[in-house]
Amino acid sequence: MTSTNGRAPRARDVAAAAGVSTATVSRTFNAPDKVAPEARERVLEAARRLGWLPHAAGGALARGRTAIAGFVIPTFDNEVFAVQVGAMQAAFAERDITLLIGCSNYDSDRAATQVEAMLARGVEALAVVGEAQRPGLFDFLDARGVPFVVTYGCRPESPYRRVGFDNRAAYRDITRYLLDLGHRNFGLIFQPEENNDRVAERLAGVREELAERGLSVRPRHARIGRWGVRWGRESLRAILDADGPRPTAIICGNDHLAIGASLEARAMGVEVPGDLSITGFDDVSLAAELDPPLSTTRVDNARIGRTAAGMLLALLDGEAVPDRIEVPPVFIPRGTTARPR
Amino acid sequence: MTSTNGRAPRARDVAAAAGVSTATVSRTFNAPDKVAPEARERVLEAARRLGWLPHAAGGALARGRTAIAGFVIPTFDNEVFAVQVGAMQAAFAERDITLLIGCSNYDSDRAATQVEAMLARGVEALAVVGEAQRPGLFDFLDARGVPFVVTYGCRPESPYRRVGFDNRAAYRDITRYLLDLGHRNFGLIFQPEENNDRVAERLAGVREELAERGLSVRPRHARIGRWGVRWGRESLRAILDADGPRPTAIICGNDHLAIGASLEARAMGVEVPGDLSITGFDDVSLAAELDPPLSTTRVDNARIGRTAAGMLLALLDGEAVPDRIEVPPVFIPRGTTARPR
DNA sequence: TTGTACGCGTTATCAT
DNA sequence: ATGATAACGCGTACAA
Repeated sequence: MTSTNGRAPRARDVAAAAGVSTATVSRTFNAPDKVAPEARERVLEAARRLGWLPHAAGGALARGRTAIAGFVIPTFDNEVFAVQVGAMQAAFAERDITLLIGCSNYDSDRAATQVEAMLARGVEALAVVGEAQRPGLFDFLDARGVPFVVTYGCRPESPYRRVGFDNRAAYRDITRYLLDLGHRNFGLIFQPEENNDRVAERLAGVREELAERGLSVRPRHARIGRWGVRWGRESLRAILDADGPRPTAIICGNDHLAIGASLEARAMGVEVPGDLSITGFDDVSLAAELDPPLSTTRVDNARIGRTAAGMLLALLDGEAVPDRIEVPPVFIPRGTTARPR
Repeated sequence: MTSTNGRAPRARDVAAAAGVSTATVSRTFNAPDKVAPEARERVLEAARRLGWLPHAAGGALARGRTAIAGFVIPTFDNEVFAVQVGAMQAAFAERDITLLIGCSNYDSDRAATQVEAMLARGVEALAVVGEAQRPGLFDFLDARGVPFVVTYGCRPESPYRRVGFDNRAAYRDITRYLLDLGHRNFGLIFQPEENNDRVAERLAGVREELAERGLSVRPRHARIGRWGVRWGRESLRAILDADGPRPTAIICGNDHLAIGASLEARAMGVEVPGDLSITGFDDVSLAAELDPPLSTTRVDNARIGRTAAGMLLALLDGEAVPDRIEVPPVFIPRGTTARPR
């Protein structure tokens, strides 16, 4: 089939097969109108027959462009980032840009290592989840002239270009909603705070909103620790088993925690939302299907991914780009929130 | 800070700053023992100060090695593949190999396009989920001498190197388990079959096992269509609302479908597992936490990802590698399966 | 329209 | 131990 057995064919192989020079081969693909139709045909035919694919490394060097972008996420194993990645990759693919994905496992040193690896690969633009990165990381990118965007977190005061939403405001909204329902006694179930600016912002949002009404969360009712459904279960049990008055509302750091809390409440014979209101965050696909369906906040992560890609593409094109694009989250009251008894 | 304002520094910048040639710069990083300690220090210092990262494209060309591997998955938005990707990336990272991830959206043409893009990027090894790929794709890889592995699906008769498990056998096991409990009347709720060899194999497994006992699934009790919790709900309702005898056991193509079916059963007042047994597949993190906890089959996807990477690394090292590595799934009976009434 | 020749950034060979 | 220099594969001025 191919005459370049066992190794990838080069442009010179195609050129030889088509009886032209490598320049004509290159032009056939990069400036077809500058090639005579017959020659073009021969080249295309030869390229197809040999299965030639122009080696990107050569092209990158010659053009001074790699057509690679990067995205550093905390973990693959979270619907939120998976959706952002998918949308971003699709958006970049339309411009024939390859997206390199790096995973930090919520470790800012690993994130920095990933960024370095990506820079070595010649990424022309970079997206990063959250701004809680190693000090100097963004300066380094600036110094190298690599445009970047922070996704998901979108603090109003952030000095970086960003797309996402204000986590603090989102959690103030949730808290206010519960306050307006009449709740005064709150519990918190959250994922770890380390290397996660979003979580810190969310907690701050709740506490600020409560403080404005002279309220606060009792330490034993604030469970900030692990990720996942099980931590939600364990935490709810610990909160309800604690001495003193029980909270009437539990604000969770994400849907998985809230689902855990909801399941545990049922297991403990605590009625949701009658005895206890619970809120999640993210509107995971399962949230609406549960019984009772979870009150939560929807974030359009596909839009965040697409928008981030769009901003980076615009920056690469030298266009003006706003410092901040908000993708507003929407609180969706469903079956796990109600007035306290 | 850096003296190469706005652009990435080159080896020659470092060489100039350290008062050596680029050869010494290169050696400092690739063969440090061949460089005098003082010179080495000067180079390291200059590199650090300038923030030099060797541009991978140049190195790839010079070395004839890109240190890039690829993994084509159907979708990001599935815990199963997310975990495989994470583990594979971690395994490759230990050898300083960058993993390029491509997403086909269950479209074999897109998968082929992704593979081409990866080959153009110079991937040295490739993993692909499932063997249901465009005809000739694997031959193309063979012709170019790019080693590849099929993950997840692992048919005994498959002609390709693979790591995963036998989907057909796994579903025969599930079916046999239910038959042994006394079930004779089955329903099926499955994700789409197109471009998904695993699903086809799973369905075949159920049907074979039933056929051996002279049983089959009534067409109206076989719902093969969409993905996700909602399809599970809709399908269960349709099955239970159909005329004629109701199934006593529902075999689902994955956990999400089973969770949907389980939720709908409860909503319809059908007792699980008393009136109806339900099985899932994958042992998603939520499965064990539900009420009742889902009977399902656990697959060690992290191991699949690690093993696939290991096989590819071994192949790159020219070592002998088995054609097939089985990562056996484990059926976990929990609360959604019981004897029929 | 086409081919020659150079350069992209790095590594590796070969002198020194 | 070190430096000049020639690849690597491609794109693109420039010349023809």
